[in-house]
Amino acid sequence: MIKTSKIKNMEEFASVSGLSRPTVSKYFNDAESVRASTRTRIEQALEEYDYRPNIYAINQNRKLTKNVGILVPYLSDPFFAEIARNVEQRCIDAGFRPTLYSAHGDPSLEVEILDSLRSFKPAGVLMAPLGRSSIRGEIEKFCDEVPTVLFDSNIPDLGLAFVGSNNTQFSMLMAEYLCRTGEPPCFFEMQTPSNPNANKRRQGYLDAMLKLGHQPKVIKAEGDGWAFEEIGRRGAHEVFKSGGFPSKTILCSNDRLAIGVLTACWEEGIRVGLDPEASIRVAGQDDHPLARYTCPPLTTIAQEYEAISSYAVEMLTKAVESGEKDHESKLFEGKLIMRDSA
Amino acid sequence: MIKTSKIKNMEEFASVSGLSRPTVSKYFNDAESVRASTRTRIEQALEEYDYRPNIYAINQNRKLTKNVGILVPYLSDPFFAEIARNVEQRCIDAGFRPTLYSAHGDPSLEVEILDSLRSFKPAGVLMAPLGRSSIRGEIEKFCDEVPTVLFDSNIPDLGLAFVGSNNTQFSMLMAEYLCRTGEPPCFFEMQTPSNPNANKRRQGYLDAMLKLGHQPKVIKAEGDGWAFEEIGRRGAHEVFKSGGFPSKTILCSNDRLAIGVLTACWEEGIRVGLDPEASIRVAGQDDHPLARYTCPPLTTIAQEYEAISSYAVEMLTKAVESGEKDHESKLFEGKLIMRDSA
DNA sequence: GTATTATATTTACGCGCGTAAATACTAGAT
DNA sequence: ATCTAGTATTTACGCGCGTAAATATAATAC
Repeated sequence: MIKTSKIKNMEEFASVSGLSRPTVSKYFNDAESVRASTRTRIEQALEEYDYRPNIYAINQNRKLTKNVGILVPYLSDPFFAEIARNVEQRCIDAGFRPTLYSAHGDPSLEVEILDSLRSFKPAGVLMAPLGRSSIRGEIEKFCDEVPTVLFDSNIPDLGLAFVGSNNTQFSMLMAEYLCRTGEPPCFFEMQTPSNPNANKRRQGYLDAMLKLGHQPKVIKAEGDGWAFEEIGRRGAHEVFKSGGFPSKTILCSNDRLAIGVLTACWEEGIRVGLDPEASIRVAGQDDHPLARYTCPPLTTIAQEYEAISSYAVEMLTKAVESGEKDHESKLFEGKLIMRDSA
Repeated sequence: MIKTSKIKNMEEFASVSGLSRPTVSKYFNDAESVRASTRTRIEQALEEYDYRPNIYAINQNRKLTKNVGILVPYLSDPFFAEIARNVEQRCIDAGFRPTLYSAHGDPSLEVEILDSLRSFKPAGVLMAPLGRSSIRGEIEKFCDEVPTVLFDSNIPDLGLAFVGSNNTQFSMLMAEYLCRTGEPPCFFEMQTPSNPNANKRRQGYLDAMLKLGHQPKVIKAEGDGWAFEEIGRRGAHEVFKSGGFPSKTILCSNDRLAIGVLTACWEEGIRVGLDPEASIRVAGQDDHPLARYTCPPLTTIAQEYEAISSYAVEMLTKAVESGEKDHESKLFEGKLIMRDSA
């Protein structure tokens, strides 16, 4: 006789479980706030009658919802898909109701999402901004209205906190490794990077080269947007056409660019990797989910997905609960992932 | 003087725009339903006072919300990320408010999402079920309660409609191409495919081989879950260890498996592709966003992303508006994408 | 047994909006 | 100016719940 009659509101449910509505309401807001005997009565009734409080009525009346918005710049990028998955899970664990949004690489869409996020009345928002192309003013306004933690890509002094990677360290680490094991690398990046992390990475490369006494060489691929692989591929072809890379070692600004470079190398008939026949080494940064499966598998720097996600959610939870607004910034170091490409 | 004072509800907004609340309410439900002069008055007031109706109050009172749920099995798979992006956009164009969910490959999470989707009171749901591991009973119950269109992966007779690809045709098309241009292929798939499309594809392969008078050979890689690349890679290594593939041509059940096979080939020192030095051809199916960038670029069958998305949303819109419940099924053909791997 | 707490209940109000019915108004046509 | 149809307003109720205050009841202590 499970789920006999349909319960349509809390009033009805309270009466079938032999309690008053306010008591039931207390239970749903915090199951621990009612007596144990009451709790079991409600839970028994729940199994029998299948009732769920109307979230719209709840959210209308609560001063603070349990909603959390998660906004990433480009969900079709497996890197962001992965980190979003992590963040989402942490939010659920923390008792929130996360909703996922992607700006699909479009700054105006990003602003639109922020706007619809406002009417969503979230307790907080976790946002990886588009970066360079983000419309700072709009985001700033949003951060003033809604508790927001930025991750992955920073916008200085915005939001409650920023949690991301130490991108300078990423490139330094990789550059040092590459210098130690072969010809010092040149640096390959997009001409107009879509994201400030790229600048940090270039700087890390420059610093490392300076420190090690090598001449840095930065090569820029034309194009903007989020089709990194294609930009990397085309850019590499351009370079090959005009005399080739200035070094046998190419440190790419990110894995997706590196994937494009690998494709270009294949198309040029150039072997990549560590074995004697190979004439070029290629390295990336991010530990893209597919970096393990490129040919050759891509040497890269791994981001601390889990650490970043959990720290970001922790920051948000703390801020939401305490109401504090002091800006904090946390950077995680990357780990070198040695594979066959470099 | 823009956005002077904060408006907190429709009552206030109505008074500052010199209208009554019901009139303003009509406007927000359908801007065309009020006189042009009234419309412009409201819109002027909107620019000046920045007010947005409370979505929770709206959804509580409307019998039917404008919400649409989009549920995919695994968002970190760029294929699903792409199709989700498409579907999302179509929903917005159709005037809905889509929300994206991923089951992350976990059947119990899928059921949980359906459950939370219920309290979301969506006008409709677009769902790509997990497939094999989906809990049919739960999904069936859900489809009875909420207008649901299935896509990508079918569950017979469930939901308002199914929109997907003709997977049998996919494999037939590819098998025929491969037979025409070289040694007839063997078929490489997962032992326990996570999705019924795999069975259709195997059947298509078998049909094509039979039709062309060749002996079909199916090879199965151990493992389940959603780490297709790793399963493909490991499986291929196993095959190489035990004597190699029965054909120089390998038709993989999907692109992600193929990517793993390419990696294994690289690791074994086996050259893949069309050029004379290569000893093996590899083909995939799906036209994964990164298939163009593998080494060699992967020959595959392209799914009609846009067509599937727009048709699915169209089906849902029609069903929501008309209230009809006749089950319909629509399959799109795939197109051969010739690249260098086969 | 009574006093002391902790928890339930009752009562009552409010949230912001949809919506329906009756009425008042407006614009364009006669 | 008068009529008519299309709009706008007024009025009133309901949605399902949060929440606060006062009161009643149950659990625990003595």
